[in-house]
Amino acid sequence: MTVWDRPEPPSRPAPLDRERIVAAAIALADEGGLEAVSLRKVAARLDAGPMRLYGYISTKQELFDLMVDEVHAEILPEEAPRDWREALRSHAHRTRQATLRHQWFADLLGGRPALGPNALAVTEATLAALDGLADLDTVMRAAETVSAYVTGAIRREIADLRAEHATGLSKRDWQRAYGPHVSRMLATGRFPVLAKAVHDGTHADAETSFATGLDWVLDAVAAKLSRPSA
Amino acid sequence: MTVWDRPEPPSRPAPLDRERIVAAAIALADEGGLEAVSLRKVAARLDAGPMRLYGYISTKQELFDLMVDEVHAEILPEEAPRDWREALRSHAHRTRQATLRHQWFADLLGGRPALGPNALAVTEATLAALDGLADLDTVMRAAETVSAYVTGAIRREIADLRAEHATGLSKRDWQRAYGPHVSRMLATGRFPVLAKAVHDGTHADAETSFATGLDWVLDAVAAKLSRPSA
DNA sequence: ATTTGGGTAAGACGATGTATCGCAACAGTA
DNA sequence: TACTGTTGCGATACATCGTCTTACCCAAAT
Repeated sequence: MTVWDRPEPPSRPAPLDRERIVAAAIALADEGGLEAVSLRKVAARLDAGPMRLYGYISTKQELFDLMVDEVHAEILPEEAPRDWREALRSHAHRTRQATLRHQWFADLLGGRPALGPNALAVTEATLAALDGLADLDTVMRAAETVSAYVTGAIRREIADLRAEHATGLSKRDWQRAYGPHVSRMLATGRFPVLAKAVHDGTHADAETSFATGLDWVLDAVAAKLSRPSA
Repeated sequence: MTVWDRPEPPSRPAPLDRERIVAAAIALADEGGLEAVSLRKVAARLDAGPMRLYGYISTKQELFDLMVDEVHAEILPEEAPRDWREALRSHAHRTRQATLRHQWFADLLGGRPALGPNALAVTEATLAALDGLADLDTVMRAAETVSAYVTGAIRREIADLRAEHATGLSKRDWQRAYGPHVSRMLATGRFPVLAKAVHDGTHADAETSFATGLDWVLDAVAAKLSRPSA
């Protein structure tokens, strides 16, 4: 094999930065879930050795933090909302949409304080929408209450979605497909109300359920905002 | 070392059942968090080889499911509540208390559908408290909305609590202790409302915040229950 | 031309979840 | 009592992981 056959060695290893690392990690997570993200695989996708990443992050957890903040960039509103309610509602829906695109995000959601620049910007936008409408404590409570609902609702939706998907893409026959287990438990008669609910319930689509619950919570917030001292 | 010094070998390996396995796993998790739970360590605590566990569970995830259901046993109400509101409220507080005792529970909360017997019993109790107060759809929405709030609020509380604890048991000087990072970000002036909130906010204790947000959500539910068709 | 230093790759280490394999002790039968 | 079949357990093995340590290579500085 002559020199001519051999390619020149790359003058420099491909340049690297956090942006590219995070992008690679997110791509892996989108394809195979959080557990598909290993430092080795992220590095491999960038034609680098695993240890190279430690120049940019010092722990895998930090990589997750960066991924979370990157998703917050997608959540960030692009235009000023008409009013506080519209601001909170659209923030909630953007969070949900982003999570549906990056389902692994649900595993991290609420797991640790989000202090990255994009996450702070999202919080800022929310607080700004509420600023001046009530005393500070009420505003904070409002933001946190809505945020808690959003976190919990999205987590459940993703959990259910995965459960459905795990039974082999069964469309809507949750009760029967989700294992004989639930059916058997319900048949014991120990959970009469639950059984009735599963049997008679109209299984509204996830988006509607989310939006309805959100509206309820927003109603509650509205009630408190109108009388600030309550 | 004579024969007399050596104990007789156990005639039979110590008996095992899921209850003991789950108890050992929970003990490990209580001490060192979820990541301290490995099948090897659980087995070691029961004087067994790791593979022995596979007779009782077929995957680590199943062990987590059992642990989750065991916590639901602690959440299960012991006495009939006075009214639906008291039922939901005390359920929420019991969930919070159980999570404070088993902080790893926050990591699993809402992560996958809880279908164990105790979890189903908890759901049944909740639905029973609401049964008949509105049409089924409204009742379901009420239960799910409150549950979502509880999940999200508890997750955030635990996340904050860990962050505090990680800075070296700092009492209340979150802003300064939680790294110069936040202070620096706030000092940029890009987050004026947030900065004001952090600076001026009265940091109410976690239980009060939880209870207040919960009351708001319960108010919203009450409003919908009174006019079932809304 | 020589040295120095930062950053990278290679290898190693201990730990993990789980599959496979072989044995040892019991139950039942002759 | 001797034998055999079965069941369940332990030991071992394997691939993978996050991270540490070590040694090198290449470029800039002297």
